[in-house]
Amino acid sequence: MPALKYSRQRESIKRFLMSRYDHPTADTIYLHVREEFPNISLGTVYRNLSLLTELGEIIKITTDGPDRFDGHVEPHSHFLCRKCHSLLDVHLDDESAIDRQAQKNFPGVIDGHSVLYYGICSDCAK
Amino acid sequence: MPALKYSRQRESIKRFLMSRYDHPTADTIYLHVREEFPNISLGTVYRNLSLLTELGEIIKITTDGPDRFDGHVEPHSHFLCRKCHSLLDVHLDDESAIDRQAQKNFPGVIDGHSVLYYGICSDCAK
DNA sequence: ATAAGAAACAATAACCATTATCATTATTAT
DNA sequence: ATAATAATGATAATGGTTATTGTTTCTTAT
Repeated sequence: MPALKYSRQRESIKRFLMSRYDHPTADTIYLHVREEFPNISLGTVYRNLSLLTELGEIIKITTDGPDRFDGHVEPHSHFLCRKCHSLLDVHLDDESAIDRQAQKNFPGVIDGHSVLYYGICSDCAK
Repeated sequence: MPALKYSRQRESIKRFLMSRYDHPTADTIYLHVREEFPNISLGTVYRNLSLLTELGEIIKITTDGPDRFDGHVEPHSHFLCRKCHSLLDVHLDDESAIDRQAQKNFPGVIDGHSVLYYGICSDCAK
């Protein structure tokens, strides 16, 4: 594996993700970072998102549509609104309780999970 | 919505999915159904998988790679082995407990979830 | 401060899974 | 049996993502 070098573009992507709680797509990130780096390419955005994900500095959320990214890595879950498709954070009292529960009936070793909840968000429920 | 008409191809796809517990991809399904219908096209497989999913007769499982399909619709969860990438069933004692737990800290309405557990399956653990 | 080596870049082509189009065939209602 | 219409097979198109290439920028050692 190559030694990691600093890059302003990667820094900017990370900073943007950390400032947000709406889990933007690669495209949204691209459009934003472009304001600071007008000739950054979409490929660079994807490359750095993969890199940051591998490093564990961000989280990739795989949904039905395009992947979405989260700059906050503390264990938590997500909720997708069936109406407006916004992706929101859900904080469980005990994130790992889920794993222990499932482990009871499963012969292999469970070391993690990703949950996506569905429903109607409070804004749409009005 | 158009009135549904019977099709032998759709029937065959459904039958195949119900006979299996390994959650095949569209491509695997295509390769199998082809034995019965040598000139079925991949488009037909995809079209019917979408249709069956909308009808609630099968479940589409969105993962990192290609979508996978499950002919068994009783509520249950899935496990993806980090080593061999096989996708296995996990049966929780109470599937909806997860929703109630999350609902406690969430302002919107949660009406469902999809969980994907990660770890090492019993075969790979040996 | 400069030069060498390596990593990151921008641009763009390639890839893969999935969806759309369209002329033909199968199913269903009359 | 006929007409209406949905499903099919073949294939083109799309969208998201990854790979390639040549160039630039960063780091480190001189």
